[in-house]
Amino acid sequence: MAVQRKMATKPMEDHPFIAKLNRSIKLDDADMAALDALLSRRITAKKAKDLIVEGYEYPALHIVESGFAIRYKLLHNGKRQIVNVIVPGDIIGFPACFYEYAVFSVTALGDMNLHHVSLDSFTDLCLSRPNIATALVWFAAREAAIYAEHIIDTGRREPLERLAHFLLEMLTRLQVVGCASERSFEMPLSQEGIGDVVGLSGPHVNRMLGELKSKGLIAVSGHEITIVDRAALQILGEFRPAYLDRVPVHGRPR
Amino acid sequence: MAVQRKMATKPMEDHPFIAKLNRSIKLDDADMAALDALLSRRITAKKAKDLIVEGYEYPALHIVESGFAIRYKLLHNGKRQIVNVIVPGDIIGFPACFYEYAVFSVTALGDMNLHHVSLDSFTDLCLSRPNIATALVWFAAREAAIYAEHIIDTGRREPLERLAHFLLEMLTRLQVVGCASERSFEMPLSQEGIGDVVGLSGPHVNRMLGELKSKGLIAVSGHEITIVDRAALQILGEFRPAYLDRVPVHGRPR
DNA sequence: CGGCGGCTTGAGGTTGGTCAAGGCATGTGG
DNA sequence: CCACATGCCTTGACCAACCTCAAGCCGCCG
Repeated sequence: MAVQRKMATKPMEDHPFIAKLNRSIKLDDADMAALDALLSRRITAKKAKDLIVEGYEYPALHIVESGFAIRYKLLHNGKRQIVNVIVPGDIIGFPACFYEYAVFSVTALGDMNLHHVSLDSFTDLCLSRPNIATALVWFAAREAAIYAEHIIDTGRREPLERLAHFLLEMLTRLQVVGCASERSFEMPLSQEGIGDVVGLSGPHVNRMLGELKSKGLIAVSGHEITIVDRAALQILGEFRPAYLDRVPVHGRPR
Repeated sequence: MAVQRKMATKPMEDHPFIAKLNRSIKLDDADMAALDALLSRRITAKKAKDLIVEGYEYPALHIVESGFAIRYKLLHNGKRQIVNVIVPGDIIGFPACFYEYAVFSVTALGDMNLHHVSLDSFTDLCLSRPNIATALVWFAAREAAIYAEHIIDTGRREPLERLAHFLLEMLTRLQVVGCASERSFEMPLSQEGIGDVVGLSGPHVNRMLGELKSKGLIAVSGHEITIVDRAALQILGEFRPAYLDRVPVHGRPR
């Protein structure tokens, strides 16, 4: 049995965060070494664990290797709004760590594998590897685009359209990180959770899902959701995958 | 009369974009020189000019020196959702320029002064001035936080709370760039426009504004909005200015 | 002076939230 | 191995909130 380097059971390129970077810029050996150092502290979180709770200070980031989480806020009227579903390759604690206290909470939807990254070492990475910093600017811009689509969902789309858009967004994002097949994926949220994403009540999500099923657009078995008629769903939800799967190619890599 | 350098009528530090950077990192002479070069191409846009229209390609950015604009999307049902109000110091064309075609439209609300920045020169800046690139990652994260609050607004807050939150956000953002006094500011949007931000109809915005007035929380004269009872408004809208005025101070500058 | 955009107000109708009850699956402890 | 509890899905009835449509008004600008 050969002695294995830490984390060497799988090649680093398989890590969803590295894979994401790899898709938008060319990583050289120095980049890889810096990333290897960055990802040295691995931790795990069990289902329903609160990773970030609003109001506290978090001077560190967590990069997701596997598992899902939600970023959300609880309002004084008892309602909850989920701002984002966090998937492998995403960074948790961004922007919480910049502020004196977190403005959103994050909790794990299932068991997770994470990397602990101190803000200092993250900043060091940005300063010493400008191409990675530039890629991170790109990622942040894409994150903003996802958020913007979410604003449109909750603000102006009809309930049925919202669901259609949300389901397609989940499918596409999960496919990018290899957590979904061609037409189906495992929904990590309950129907009430979906409601907290798209701004509807649990029962209404149920009715709308039923309508999508009866129209033959999707099929549901347990938490497995299958997109039966993707074209029709895309039209219904006005979904353009461009903002998700397009890798920024202009400008650089040079 | 001394010979003046281009743009030297006002010191560069007064430029809202530079001022924003200056507040979060220490800019040295090389930084300033790079920024001076970046901001060399000035252009203007008249009221109602479309700066970006959805579906077209935009391989350039525009940095706002003065004036306001909205980033929005038109849906097939005829509704419009405004995703963001763009103020001086903001960057337009982000993330439009990364993709093959823009996913949102941007139009000027009034006359504007802008700087044209090609994507290449922007990328060059990021690669050659890593501290600026790092600050831009921070800005992008703060932008994401603003968007996230907007999701909460449209998704789960009551109409009255939405308005309260939106008005306070506008006041705070405008104060940061010196476009608002202690308690009041000029609203650049019509009531229907406000509705397109917060996801309400024009008439309902009118009714809710009336309610805020009758409760003695705000006062309106023309487009001038005055926050009469800031504390009560903050409670009503659950507004925490932290995500806007806090400058990231952790990590670096070192 | 005339037109237009935006504010204001009202009436009516639909949508979607709330509340409540029942069913089903899963997991747990005796 | 069964009894029970729990969480989630499902469905229905009711009701309020908010949208739509519409009309009148004001102020501004040409």
